[in-house]
Amino acid sequence: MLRISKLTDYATLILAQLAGQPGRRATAAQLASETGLACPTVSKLLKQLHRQGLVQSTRGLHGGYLLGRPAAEISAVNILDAMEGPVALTECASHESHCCIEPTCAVGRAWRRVNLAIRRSLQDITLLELAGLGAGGAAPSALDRGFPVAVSTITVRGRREPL
Amino acid sequence: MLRISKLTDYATLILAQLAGQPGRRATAAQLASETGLACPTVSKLLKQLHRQGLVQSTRGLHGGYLLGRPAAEISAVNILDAMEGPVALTECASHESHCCIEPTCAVGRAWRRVNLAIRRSLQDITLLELAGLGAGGAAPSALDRGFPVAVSTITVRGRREPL
DNA sequence: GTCATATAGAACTAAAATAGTCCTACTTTG
DNA sequence: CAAAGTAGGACTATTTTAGTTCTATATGAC
Repeated sequence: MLRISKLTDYATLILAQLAGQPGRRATAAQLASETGLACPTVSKLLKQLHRQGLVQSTRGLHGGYLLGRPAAEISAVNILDAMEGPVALTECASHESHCCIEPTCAVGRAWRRVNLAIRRSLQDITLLELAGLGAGGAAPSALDRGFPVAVSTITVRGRREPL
Repeated sequence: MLRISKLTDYATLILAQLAGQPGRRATAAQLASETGLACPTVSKLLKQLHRQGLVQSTRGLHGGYLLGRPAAEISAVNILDAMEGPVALTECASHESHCCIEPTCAVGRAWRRVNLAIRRSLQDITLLELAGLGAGGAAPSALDRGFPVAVSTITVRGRREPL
């Protein structure tokens, strides 16, 4: 129902891979083979992650990529933002006439609140957890407190979520 | 960063409109003109909402649509699910070899948890609130407790979210 | 009974976003 | 200076999404 793009999912995979071997400098090709993704794709993603500051890069011979900061300090929001951009304000801002009928804008305001709630959830999830390396000792993230067990439906375009 | 499709947004608009005039039977054409959306589109959406049980319909002369149940009993998840489907399990279920490398699945599990957290947030938001008709008396929904004020970034494809 | 006014449902078309590839330039080290 | 890397942009193909149209069905008024 709410989707994360395939590329964002791939990016998470790559970051998780890097998180698993901290300090090691990996090339795009290595990460591609380790994750099973196509090399050009991995390369493209790493470039973008670099631009967004999530990974460090070294050029030239023996170059490669490194996590930009400890996995514990990278949250799901960071990844989402890096890959999909803060997107943000669209037409509504300029064409007031088109969307600012009373109920419409109320709806808009409400969605915004929904969004904040979601961001909040995502801020609590670190790459460490995403990578399945969660520090057992730390307090379980807010997410672990008993939810109503609804069927999961985030779908990463095409590939994931067995159920 | 997380997107809701335009049609889902439209659907919310339509439902909000219906919520604003409870008991009145509105035709697709009326709702179209009230919301400013194209008539065929509104019609299509209403059909789907009907199939999903969110609106009641009456055919024939003087027919039209009515909210399926009180606005207070329709949540954002209901709307999302109705419009975008529970989507759910994709390739990963069948092609285990492709996505069940260790870290991959860990990532999958984590996303699933994220998703549950999001659903939980959405369950608390009723159509009443989305329509801006929120009962002032009731306890403010979980969403109203002071969030870190991050920039909002749910984008309803193209049209909305001024900021 | 039949005509006007509605919804129901499916098929089709068009547009836009996503995903994926490729090519050229720049950097570093042996 | 050659080999092994990353940087970045342009381009193509695919998939989703959005939107329209057409046919069938139901209801009530005359």
